Amino acid sequence: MTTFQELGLDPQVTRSLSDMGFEEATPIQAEALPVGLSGSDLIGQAQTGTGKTAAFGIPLIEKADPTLGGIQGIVITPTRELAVQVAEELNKIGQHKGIRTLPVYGGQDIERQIRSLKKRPHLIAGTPGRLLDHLRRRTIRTDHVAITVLDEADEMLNMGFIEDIEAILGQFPEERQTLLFSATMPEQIRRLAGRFMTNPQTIRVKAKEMTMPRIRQQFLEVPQRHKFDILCRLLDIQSPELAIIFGRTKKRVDELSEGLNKRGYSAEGIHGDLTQARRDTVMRQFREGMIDVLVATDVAARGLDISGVTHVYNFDIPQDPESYVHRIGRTGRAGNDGLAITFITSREIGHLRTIERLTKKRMERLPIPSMDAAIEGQQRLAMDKLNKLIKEGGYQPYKTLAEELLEESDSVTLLSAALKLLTKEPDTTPVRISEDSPSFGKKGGGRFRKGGGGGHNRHRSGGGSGGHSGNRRRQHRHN
DNA sequence: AAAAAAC
Repeated sequence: MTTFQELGLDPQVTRSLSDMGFEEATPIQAEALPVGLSGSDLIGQAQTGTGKTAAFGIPLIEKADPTLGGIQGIVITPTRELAVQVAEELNKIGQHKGIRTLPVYGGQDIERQIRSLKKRPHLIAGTPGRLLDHLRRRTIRTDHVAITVLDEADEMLNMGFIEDIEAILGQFPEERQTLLFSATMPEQIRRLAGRFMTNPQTIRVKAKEMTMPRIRQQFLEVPQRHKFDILCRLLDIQSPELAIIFGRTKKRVDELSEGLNKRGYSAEGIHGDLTQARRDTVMRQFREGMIDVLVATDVAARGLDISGVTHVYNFDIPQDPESYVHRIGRTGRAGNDGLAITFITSREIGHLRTIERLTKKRMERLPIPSMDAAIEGQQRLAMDKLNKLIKEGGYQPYKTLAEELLEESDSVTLLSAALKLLTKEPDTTPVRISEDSPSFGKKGGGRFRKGGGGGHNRHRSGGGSGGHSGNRRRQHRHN
């Protein structure tokens, strides 16, 4: 067991950590911190939710000099939300030492970002495209960059950022420290490490520690057209404090969040087609508990750390087993329990088994919840509300009225009526969720098509928008 | 086939 005290950190850093409630290092931190602090390059193989951000954040803050002007460290993340989150955590760790981190990402007014950059932050957390943009404009200078961090490197590879990453890393001084974090280590990541890192030390959180014993995993077999009603029943029965529902497409996420609102749940959707301002607002509202249910595409699957997420619902089973692991990892964090429930249609059972083989965990089959159970759940919730109010007080002004009521009716009658008022009746407002076209159980489903020739078509099949982004990428290579 | 990411 390593405490932060023992690491001999700057007392101001230790003080910030203790403000954040961090006293003891997590396994990955205990292994990564001595390496990171020594100045060596580091490859960390670890899932999210293991305290990874502090594992690279502490060396970043520790080594930064608050009196120096230039950017001293840069963290590259695959999604904008992750960049925001990393910057927030770095700002907390650097609070007392006076190290400021600026998040830099696309979709945000670049002029405003440039103005923020002029205020001389010490560290940057950003997404690849916008970082490159700033580097080209020379609004981020690299002369003083001493540490670079690649967060979720394998995900950046999957998203086709590898060339951007190489372009970014190529602009930094050679004399610098590089920390790379990745859940998996595909060949291309190894190559990247070989090219840009010097004698990196590899640390790995053991497989046993990588599984998530605190997350209970269940599944539910339900026809596509009934998914939404069943989801509502589950929400009524389980009344999650904070839940994330993952949908397969942006369209489904829109329809789901709209449908949930129609039925009286406080839900908001998030995906990559919303404006960045909207995305930022939704994330903030969810973090502050103003929204109970976040409906999301895989944009929210990775890395996001929202404390108190009690339930994850996979309204659609994720295509990629890895994505499954990331999605359910949004719950059961920081020593809390979590429940992850995956909806499958009958033909997706094979896909579910594939995921089980990979995670080496069986999922419990959940029976289809009945309408009665949903009603009972809501009644229990009403009772809980009442009991909570009794504990909290504040009902004193109603006592005269209560006595008045008791002259007319007996207490059981009155309480029953009050409970009925507090109970949310099952809402059957019709909601239609569009068909979810592709399927997994089917043979020849396209993932591993056999035989030559046909495979090449896949590059063209994306149609207009896919080809467009390909063009942009090609253009950029010529620059 | 979908999602993510620069204007």
